[in-house]
Amino acid sequence: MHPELAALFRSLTDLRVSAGYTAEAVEEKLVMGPGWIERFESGMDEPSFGTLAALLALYGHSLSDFFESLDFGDEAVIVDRHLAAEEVGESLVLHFPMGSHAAEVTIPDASLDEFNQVLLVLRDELASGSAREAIVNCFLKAVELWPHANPSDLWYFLVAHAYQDDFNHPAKSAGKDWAQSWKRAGGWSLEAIFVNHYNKYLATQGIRLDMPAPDEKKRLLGMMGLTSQADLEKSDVLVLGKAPDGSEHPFGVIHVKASFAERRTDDAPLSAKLIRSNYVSPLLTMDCKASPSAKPNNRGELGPVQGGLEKVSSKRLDIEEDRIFDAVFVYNRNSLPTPVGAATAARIYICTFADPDDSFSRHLIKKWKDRQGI
Amino acid sequence: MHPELAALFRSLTDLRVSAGYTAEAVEEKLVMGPGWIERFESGMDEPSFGTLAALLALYGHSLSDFFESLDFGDEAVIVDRHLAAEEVGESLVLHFPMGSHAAEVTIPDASLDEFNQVLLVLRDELASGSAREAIVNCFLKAVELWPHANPSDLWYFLVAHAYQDDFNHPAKSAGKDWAQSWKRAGGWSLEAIFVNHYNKYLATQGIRLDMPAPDEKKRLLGMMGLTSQADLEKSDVLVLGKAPDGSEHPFGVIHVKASFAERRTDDAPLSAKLIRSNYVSPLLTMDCKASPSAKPNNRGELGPVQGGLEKVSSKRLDIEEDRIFDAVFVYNRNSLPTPVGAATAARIYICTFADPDDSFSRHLIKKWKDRQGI
DNA sequence: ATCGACCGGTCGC
DNA sequence: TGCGACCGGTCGA
Repeated sequence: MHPELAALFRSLTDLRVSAGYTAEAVEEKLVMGPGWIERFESGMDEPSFGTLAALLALYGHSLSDFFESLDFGDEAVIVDRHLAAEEVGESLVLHFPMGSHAAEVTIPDASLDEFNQVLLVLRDELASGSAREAIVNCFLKAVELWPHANPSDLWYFLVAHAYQDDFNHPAKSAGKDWAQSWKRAGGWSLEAIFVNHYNKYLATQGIRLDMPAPDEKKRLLGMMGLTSQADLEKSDVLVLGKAPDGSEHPFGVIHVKASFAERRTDDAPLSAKLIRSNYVSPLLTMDCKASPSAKPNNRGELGPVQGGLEKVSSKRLDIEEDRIFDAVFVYNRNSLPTPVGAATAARIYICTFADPDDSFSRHLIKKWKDRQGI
Repeated sequence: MHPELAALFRSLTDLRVSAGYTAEAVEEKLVMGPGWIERFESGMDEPSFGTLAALLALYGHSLSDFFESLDFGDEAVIVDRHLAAEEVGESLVLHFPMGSHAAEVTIPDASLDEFNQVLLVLRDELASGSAREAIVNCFLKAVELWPHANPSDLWYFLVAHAYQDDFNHPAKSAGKDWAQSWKRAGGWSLEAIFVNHYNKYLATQGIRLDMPAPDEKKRLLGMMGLTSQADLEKSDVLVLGKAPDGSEHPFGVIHVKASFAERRTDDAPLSAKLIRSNYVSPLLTMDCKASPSAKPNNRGELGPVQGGLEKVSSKRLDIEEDRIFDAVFVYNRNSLPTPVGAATAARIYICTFADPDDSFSRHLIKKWKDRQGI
C-alpha cells in the first residue's frame, strides 16, 4: 500500500473516536470478527470501497471529505499487482503475497527487461490464445533466458504467480478463481512443457513423447495391455519408440506432477502394471513446496537422503524402496538426488532445462534399446 | 456494488476521454490484459484504491475530486461480504460469488434469524476457540435447526462460504487463503462431525468412533494387522466395539471425504486390506459438487444409477462393482443411492443428520455382531 | 521447525 | 453436456 494511503487510513481512528465509537462497537455493528477495525486503521489491510463507505457513513463523513487531504507527492502511484519485480544489482527480486507474508524471492543474474519479456509472452498469449500455450511458452522463455536458475523456482514463484495476477488475463475472464485455474491449466501445461522440451532431441534417438487424443490413447495403451478406464484416465504422456522397420511402438507412460502432497500414490496402480510389463514408468516433477515466509525456500518434499541421521520422508521411500515409479526426475535444484552408488530400488535424479540430453533422455533411450534386445 | 458507486465509476470514462486516452492505451500504460478499463468503467469490477489512484493520477485528477459528487442517498451502505442471506417468503436465500457468477441458493423453510444463529456460532467460536470446533458446532447447529434441508447443501453452500468470509475470522489471521484453509480445516472437521453425531447413539450399541492420537492409533491399527506408515497416515476414524467382557476392540476404519474428485482412490489400498480381513471400511461423504452457475445445483459426482441408458460414472463403478469401500453413505439428498434389490458388490446409501439410528449405524452394528459370531 | 493429508474451481474431452 | 484429473496453502502432530 502507498504510504500516503496508509497514513490516510490511520486517520480513521480520529473519525471513529470523534463519533463516539470503540473499535469493538463498530465491529459488532458491521458484524465482523474482532480486530478488523484496528487493522484498517493501522493501514495493514485495505478496506473495499463498500466497507470504507460504510465506516465513514457510520462516522458521519463522506468519501470525498476523507480523501481531501490525500497527496501522493512525488512518489509514483502504482497499480497493486499480484506479482511485481525489481532489479537489485545483477539480480531480479520477485515480490508476491504468500499467506500472510509479503514474500520476496531472488532470481540471480536476471534483469527486469528479461522479466518483462517473459511476462509479455504470458500476457499476449493469454489475450489471444489458449492458457496452455501461454504457460508453456512463458516457462520455456524463462528457462531459455535463465538456464542457470532453478526451474522449479521459475515455475512456482514466477509463472504461477504471474498467472494468478488478474490483470495479466483479459478482463472478459474476470471473476475466475485464478488459484484453482492455475492448478488445472498449470498442471496440464507442465505435461506439454516436457513433451515440447524433449521431443526434438529424442527424435534423433527414434523416441517420441505424445499426449494423444482419447481414442488414440486408448489404442496405444491397449498395445501395452492396459485396458481399464482408470488407466486411461491416469496416464498423462505416452512414450513411443521407432523400430528398425520404421514402425512406432508405445513402451511406457510418463507421469507428471508439479508437486507431490498425498497425490503421489494416485498413479501407483498404473505404474505398477507398467513396471511389471517392463515398460518405462518415470515421474517428472517440479517438486514445488515452500512454507509461507517472507523469504520462501522452495525446498521440495523429498527431504533428506537415506543413510543419514535425519528422518527419511515416506515420499522418498515410496520411490527408493517401494519403486512406485521406475525413476523420478526432479527439476528442483534444492531437492536431493539419490546418492551415487546407493543401492536403492529406484533412483531420484535432478535435472534442468539446460540440455535435453540428460538423465531422463538416457533413461528412455536405454529402456528402448533393452526392449529391442540390442 | 452500491449503484451510486457503480455510477461514479462510470464517470471514469469521461475523465479518461478528457485526458485523451483510449482504454487500450491505459491498459498498455498500466500493463493490464485487454478489457479491464472497460470493466472498471462499467462498474462490473471494483478497482483497488491503488488502481483507482493510478488511473486518476494518469487523468490528472485526485481521489477527493472523484468522490465529491458521491451521494448514497437514503439507501443503506452495506459492507460487502462473501456470504449474504435474505429471507424470501418462508425460505432463506443465500448469496455468494461462484466463479464469475453471483450465485444464489435457496434453503426452504428457514429464516434469517436462524441463519444468524448459525453464523454466530461460527463467528464466536472462531474468535475464541479452534477452527475445528467452530465448524463442527456451526454445522451441527444448522442440521439441528433445519433437519429437512440437504446436509450437503448446508455444508457446501452455507458453512463453507461463511468460513471463507474474511470478516467472520478474527483480524489477526488476516491474509490467510481461506479457500485453502477451508479444505484443511473443513475436511478435518467433517471427521469430527460424524464422530460427534453418531457416538451417543452408537454407545447404546457398544460401539464407539474415535480419532485417536498417533500412538494410540498405531496401537489400534496394529491390532487389526495394519502396520505400515501409509495405513497410519490414511486412516481417519477408527471404529471400536465392546465385547461381552467389556473389553474394546477395533473392527474397522471410517473413511471421510467432503467430495470425491480423483482422490477417491487414495484410500483404496488401506480399504482393501480392511475388507480382506473382514473389518468395516465404509466411506462417509457429503458428495459436494456443483458447476459454477447463478443457481448452482449440488448434484454430487456419483451420477446416474446402473441399468439405465445413461453413462455410469467410474466413481459409482469403483464402489458398486469394484467394492473399494464396503459401503458408501452419502449425506447429499441429490445423489442417487444404489437401487433396492440391485445386485452390486457394495452399496451406496443416502443418509441425513435427522436421526443417528440410520443405515450407517446399522452397517456397523451388523458387522460387530457378525464378528462376535452372534 | 518439518511432514503429512485435507479439498474444489477449473477446463478439455 | 457432464465427467474427469489437475494442485498447493493450510495447520495438527
